[in-house]
Amino acid sequence: MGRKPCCPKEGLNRGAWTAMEDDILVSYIEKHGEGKWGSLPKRAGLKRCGKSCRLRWLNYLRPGIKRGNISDDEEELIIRLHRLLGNRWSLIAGRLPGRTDNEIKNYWNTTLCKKMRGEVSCRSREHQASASPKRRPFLEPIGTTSDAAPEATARRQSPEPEASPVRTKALRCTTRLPVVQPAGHGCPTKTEAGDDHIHAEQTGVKAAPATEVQQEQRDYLPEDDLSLDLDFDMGELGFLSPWRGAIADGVAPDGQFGGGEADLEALLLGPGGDDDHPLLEDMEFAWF
DNA sequence: AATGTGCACAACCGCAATTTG
DNA sequence: GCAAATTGCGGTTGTGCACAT
Repeated sequence: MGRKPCCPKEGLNRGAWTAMEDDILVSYIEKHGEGKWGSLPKRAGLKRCGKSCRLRWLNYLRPGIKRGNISDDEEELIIRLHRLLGNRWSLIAGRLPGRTDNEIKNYWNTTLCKKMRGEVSCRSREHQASASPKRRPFLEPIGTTSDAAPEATARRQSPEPEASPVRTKALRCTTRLPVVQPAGHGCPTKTEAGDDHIHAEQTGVKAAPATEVQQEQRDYLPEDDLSLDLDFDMGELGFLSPWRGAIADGVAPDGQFGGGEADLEALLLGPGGDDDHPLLEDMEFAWF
């Protein structure tokens, strides 16, 4: 009974990777490319689980990984994206070139969590509720509660109404959005001036294909371009039927959609997220 | 100097989604 | 259409380091 382990545990190395293991993995991937993680350890001669190899490569060895020194701009973007997306670390990481979901998750849990809670340590808070003096429970992501069973906290489907990041699965949508920063905030984007509209690509739905120019913009973004390049599932955002076709065309039904962050937040948060947002007035939402 | 405590981060685990045969 | 395999993700844990006592 029970779940089959992804790989046999016996005879496998665990814990920290050695430099030699790293070398083996890197040289193997450089030679044969990524993928086939299940059989990679055997073919490469590593005594590691395939998942472990994949994780090591993606989070540490992959070229272009930035480590440490998260800039103010990046930090701000993480905070804003987390507000919008919740603990969708891979999505957030996708907007931060060179950063991994694991790093952002760790950074959030250790550093930003404190800031967001007014310098009260997440772990201290957890300690109050935990029998273990050392191990903290986890931070409560926006839209989750801490009193539920652990298995229930994973992939929670009904977030709290307040600032709830929406999650489900449905249509896939790749959308580029310029981040329109309030005055005084960092993170300028090359598209913000005169290009304050949404570029949308959708697959799986009737959608206007990206123009060549738009595709070119996607392909040649500089490394430090921190503009939002949303790549999310429409239904995951609790997408709203009145908007579907309009988003594909890059405009709201009334032609007002600006692609600005406020509009994006209104879109993401939906009813109750920003009741005062003009785009939400008289809008009838349908969840699917 | 020894010990305790908190923090940061790498790594692991289990589940769900996706792909493949 | 189905089952198995693979991949991806988010939550959780283990461990080493820094600092305080």
